[in-house]
Amino acid sequence: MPELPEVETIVRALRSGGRGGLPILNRTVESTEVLWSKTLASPTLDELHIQVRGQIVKDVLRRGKYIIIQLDRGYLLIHLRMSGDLRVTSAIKDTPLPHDRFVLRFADGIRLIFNDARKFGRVWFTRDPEQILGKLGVDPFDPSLTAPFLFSNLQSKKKHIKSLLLDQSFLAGLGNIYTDESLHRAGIHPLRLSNSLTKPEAGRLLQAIRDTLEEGINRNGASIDWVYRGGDFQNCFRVYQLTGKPCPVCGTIIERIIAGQRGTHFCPRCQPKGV
DNA sequence: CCTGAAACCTGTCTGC
DNA sequence: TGCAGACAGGTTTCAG
Repeated sequence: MPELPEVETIVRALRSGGRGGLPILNRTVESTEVLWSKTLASPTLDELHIQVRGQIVKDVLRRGKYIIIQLDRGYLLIHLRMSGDLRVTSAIKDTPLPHDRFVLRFADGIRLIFNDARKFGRVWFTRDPEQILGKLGVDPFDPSLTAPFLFSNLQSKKKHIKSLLLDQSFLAGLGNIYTDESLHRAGIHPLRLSNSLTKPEAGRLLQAIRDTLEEGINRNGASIDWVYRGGDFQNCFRVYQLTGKPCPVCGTIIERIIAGQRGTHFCPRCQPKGV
């Protein structure tokens, strides 16, 4: 499901409410429950219990697609992967759902519940988050990511641009939807080699990525299928899952190819293959 | 260093 | 109706 805008939407809801949920800031952890053992990546269940009990939620942050729940002494990290979602339930209205995998129960009875149909999502508790987050590349909104910096990074690699943008160690936060949408907005073919992009193209790409993500965040993410609800960015797609439909810019029929094992949508006219 | 395939999983949709 | 196959917002690991 979730790429940067969906994760950002969830993080904001955990900080200050939204999506029909309650904020979790300043609540005290009482206990944890693991309903699918693989969901807890580390430490062990016993160790987790000992470590987090009594700790207070100090902040909720995002890095790439990771949700960071900052406690007094340590961090809970959550990655939603393909089908994960988080909800906060009050003590009264607390109906368990199919696919609930992990529960953080607070002293006041409120629960943070991790639901994940496909079981790919993971939760970590660690004192040193960099151990897990350190491999991530720069965040798209990081001011240190300038057009010249992106250009030189693109030059240093020789990969299909679509695959490179999906590589979280290169840039942290883009997934399949926002990559396709950003490349269309920038007018760049998904199979162009990264080191073939010109300086102006790198500048356009950076702007397109930021504009696309910002629009996604403003619309609370994209709701597709049964997995994620609440956003409406799906109504603004230009190419994603629009195979056979006309490009909103030029009317050419949108094509679908496979790039880096992922379904990839583009306009052959707005995004020519030739340099 | 790069690509492609497979693995981890379940749910939904399409076509026969 | 039933069933097989394709496909899905992600990441890691391994072979070539």
